[in-house]
Amino acid sequence: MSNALLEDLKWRGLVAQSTDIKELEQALSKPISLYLGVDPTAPSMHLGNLVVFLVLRRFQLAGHRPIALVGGATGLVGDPSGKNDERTLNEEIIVAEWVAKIRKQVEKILDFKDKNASAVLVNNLDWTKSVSALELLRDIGKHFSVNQMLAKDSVANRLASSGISYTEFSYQVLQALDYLELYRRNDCKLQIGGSDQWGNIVAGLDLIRKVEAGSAHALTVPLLAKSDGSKFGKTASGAIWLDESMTSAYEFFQFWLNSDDADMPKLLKIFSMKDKAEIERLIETVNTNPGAREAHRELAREMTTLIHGAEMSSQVEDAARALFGQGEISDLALKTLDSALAQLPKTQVKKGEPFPSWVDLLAATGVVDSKSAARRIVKEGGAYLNNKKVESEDFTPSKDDLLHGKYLLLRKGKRDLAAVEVIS
RNA sequence: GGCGGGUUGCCCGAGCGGCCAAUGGGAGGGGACUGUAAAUCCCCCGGCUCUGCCUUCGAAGGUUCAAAUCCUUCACCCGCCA
Repeated sequence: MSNALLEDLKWRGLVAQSTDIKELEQALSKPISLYLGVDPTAPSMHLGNLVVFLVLRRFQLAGHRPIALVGGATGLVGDPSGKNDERTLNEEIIVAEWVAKIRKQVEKILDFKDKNASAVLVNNLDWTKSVSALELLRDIGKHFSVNQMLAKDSVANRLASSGISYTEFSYQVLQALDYLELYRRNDCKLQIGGSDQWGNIVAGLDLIRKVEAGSAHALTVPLLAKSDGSKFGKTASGAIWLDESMTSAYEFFQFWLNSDDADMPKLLKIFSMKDKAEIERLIETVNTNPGAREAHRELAREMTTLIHGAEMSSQVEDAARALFGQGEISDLALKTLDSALAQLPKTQVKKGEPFPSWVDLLAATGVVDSKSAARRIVKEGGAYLNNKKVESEDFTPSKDDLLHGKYLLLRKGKRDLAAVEVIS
């Protein structure tokens, strides 16, 4: 017996570990409820989180009911998995804010209106906050063997290095409690997560077996690495976030467009909801006509549309096309320029006031970190004004340089753009 | 508790009184080549009011004309012995 969904997930390289695969196939032969948790450790999710949430979405599209758990409680404690050091705890209010933001992001990824398998969103703080320390110790703690807890990779690694606090040590108990809770109230039979979550998920399975004599399943998704082995989803400036204020829609689109060719097969399989045949066709285009970057573009569109909406997606694509176009930048219509530059980091200069120097402008827009860096980049011939190289350090733009009397387009290197806007 | 070793720039890691903003590697950035890719080659890589000045070598004091380098105290880590 096989299952189309599982087959597809395997083909995409999205299965790391699972409990008995035959039983899982069996269970998935009819619609089930499954859950995925994310802890609010930042104001936004990033691409790493997205991967697993897209797997949840794939389950939903296959007719299963997804439960997205935001860890308002576990986020207060800190998961030791994959962490070398104890984390500093965040304030409750902060975590609550992050929960709200992440909630909004989850709503973009899952369908909450699906008639048959509408998604559910829960916060583990709801059932955790009222549990007293004594209840936890007597009712839940009794089912945990410290020996087993110590043997978990996440704990063992920490014991071997920097040590672990009782707080983080207890994390797996809380996550296990979540699974039990969802098993009871939502008949949740499967938990998915990143492969670093295996230990925590299994802790939940054990608890369910002991308390409810029930059987549930686990499935983990591999943690991603790029083709060169480096960590995926990061750029020099840091992680790629889903929150527009942290990673602009423009940057988000560009991330996909600039991905390494060698990573495209992997990226398409992991992120795209397109079917196997279409993905294979796109991979083929990378081999036959890499310069066209059709696969990059398709994926950039699909992802940007998912996270930032169709309108924004085409807007940033148009912006990129205009800014990287072959034509004279000064030939662009004001309207095109307006919307294109809206996507870029910007600095403003008051009308009538003298322009800051070239170096000051570069630094002010943030394309370089400091004036020293600005000077360096100018000296190296990597600074451009309106797509023309400017190599003189003591150059100061004038109003003759303004595009439509309003903008300056600054560029560092090949693709790092920023704008200066004259305001009245 | 005793003895010994360590803490250096984004990371790893040299330096062990002046020639040190500090060798080397990685990451990162610019240029060339290309496709807003990869690989390769060249260059750069603390900040500033930039032929000079300022801030950095776990923290705070001290010795000295001069300290990342010596001394004292403190903090943390790692070995060996209890």
